Amino acid sequence: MDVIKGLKRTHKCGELRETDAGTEAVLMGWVAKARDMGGLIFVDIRDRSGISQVVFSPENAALIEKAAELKSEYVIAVRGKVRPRESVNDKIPTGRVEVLAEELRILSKSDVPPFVIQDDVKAGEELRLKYRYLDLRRPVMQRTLETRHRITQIARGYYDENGFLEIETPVLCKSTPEGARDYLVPSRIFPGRFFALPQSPQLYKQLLMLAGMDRYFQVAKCFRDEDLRADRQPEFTQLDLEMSFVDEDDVISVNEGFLKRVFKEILNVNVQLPLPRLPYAEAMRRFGSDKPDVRFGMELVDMTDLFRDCGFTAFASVAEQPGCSVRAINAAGLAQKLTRKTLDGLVDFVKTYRAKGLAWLIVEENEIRGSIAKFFSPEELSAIAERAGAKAGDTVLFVADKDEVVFAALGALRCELAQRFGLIEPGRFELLWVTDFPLFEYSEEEGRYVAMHHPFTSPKDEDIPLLDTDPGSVRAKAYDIVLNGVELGGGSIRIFDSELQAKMFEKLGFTPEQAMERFGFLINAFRYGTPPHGGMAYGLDRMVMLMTGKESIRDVMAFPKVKDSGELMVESPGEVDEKQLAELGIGITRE
RNA sequence: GGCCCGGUAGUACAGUUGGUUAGUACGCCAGCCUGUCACGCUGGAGGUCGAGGGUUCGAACCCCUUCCGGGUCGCCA
Repeated sequence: MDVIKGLKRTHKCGELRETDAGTEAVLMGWVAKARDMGGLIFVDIRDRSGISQVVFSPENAALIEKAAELKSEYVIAVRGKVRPRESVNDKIPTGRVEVLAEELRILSKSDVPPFVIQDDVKAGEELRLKYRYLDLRRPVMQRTLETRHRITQIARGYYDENGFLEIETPVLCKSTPEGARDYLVPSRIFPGRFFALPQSPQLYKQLLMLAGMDRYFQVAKCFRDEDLRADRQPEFTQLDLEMSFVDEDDVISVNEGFLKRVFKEILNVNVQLPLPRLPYAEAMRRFGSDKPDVRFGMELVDMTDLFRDCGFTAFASVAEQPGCSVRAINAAGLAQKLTRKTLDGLVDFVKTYRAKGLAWLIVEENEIRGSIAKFFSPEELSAIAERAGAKAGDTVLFVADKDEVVFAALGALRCELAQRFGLIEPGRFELLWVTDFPLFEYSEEEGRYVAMHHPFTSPKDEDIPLLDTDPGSVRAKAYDIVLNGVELGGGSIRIFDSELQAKMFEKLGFTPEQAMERFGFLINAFRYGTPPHGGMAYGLDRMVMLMTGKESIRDVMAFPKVKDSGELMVESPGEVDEKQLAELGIGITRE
């Protein structure tokens, strides 16, 4: 193996251009490809910046003999003269020049890699994750992480310009009872007691506002011990911020400025401000979702009144019950594509959202037919089609159930149809705020109201009187930013009045003692002069995923975890010695 | 925790109403080749068909169990 001593890299592999012709260059990188023509040898050398072609000519016998040894992923240094190519390759930016090698050093050899390192990799994700350091050599992965870096740098710059201080908050925190499961961390000093990893820096950032920091920003690692999804990891990153002396509009406005900048700089997309705002109730009513994808139509239509006292008892009985409804979406122009087999598949699809079934009516020129047509007169069918806005060639899809089931099923169904039948224009970005979230949601499991956002979220000023009379209808000063049907982030104005906070804990079913035990430090802090404050946090991983067009959050994280929350490369989590456990005062019960 | 999908050379896949020697491509190895850039040509090696059990004269294929990965519902204040 050769040494690097005496050689200095002059260019990155992706940098050489025609204007460099005639100069001497020293490149260092990985062998992406070696093409031995029998006399000439071409070697593509790769680093993060790109690829250059190096040519070895047979005039130098010792050199070409050495070049013939090169294999994929060897790390080499090449010194030579830049010259124009005899035949250019316009597929790569460096394709008009090559380096005629005068010196070759093999800095590191490589075993045959388990998969070929190229963008259209054939390897499955499991293998890629096991050899993540090789996977990350692929240009597309390097570009993605570069974009991720640029987004965080834009955020840092933007919030800095707007008076935010980047302040770190602890990773070893205290377990909070509400919300997701915590990752717990034992401590040798305190046997039987545990730190918790933060689900978010929520309480600390509020305390920073109390501390007079005025505006705070952080690229914060967060942890939730819950099951994974394509867009959810147990360990993820938030762009987290908090502001003092503000109300909802102030937080929204400063963040719209950030979104405008990041979309312009990363994607050259011009975001029109102000962004649309959709109250939660309207989002649910029209899209069946609190994170609506507004890139396509098929909005939900309420048909409950049309089905009261109708001949179809399954719908009629639902239409009678409070909190239940019959709603539909009009799959405009899809009647041809929605074959009986496809519709049967969609029935199974809505059942995953606990809907009991899916009914349909197919509108034709002279007839309306379908699974429930026989229960209605032609006049009734016309009225239904008219309400749905359906014309010939459309299929109307119905779900009748509790509102939450109807919304979930139809909300998911419209997205499914849009995706399956290509109704979404590629490259389109639709940002909007969803506002006026309910302050509470009723938990069947716990038999009480729980905070929809978190227990420090402020109710709307005008809804405060409802706290005692009708807590379910109290709206919160909470807002989510939604991009293409994905929750990109969210936040709220916080309660800064200790009496209101006490009332909030009471409504959530905490005794004053319990509240004090869990959040005493915050309650106490509030006694010493609290500025009105609020903020929000973005899921950085999701933001990068959407802006780079990736399907999975794993593709924008350097070292993601897999379904069961382990990591394939280092094989974490791992077992620990009995001695370590003993020090922590922990015993493991094994089945 | 539930449901669905997948696991076959290094890699990606094909394979079967259960039947002789499990194929293809890329990669790898060897030889030839002085302008390639998805180089080309010739030849070659490489498989516990995820694991265990069962049914059968016979299992990659059918059944059961289990492991691994993915999607999703629950869950994710």
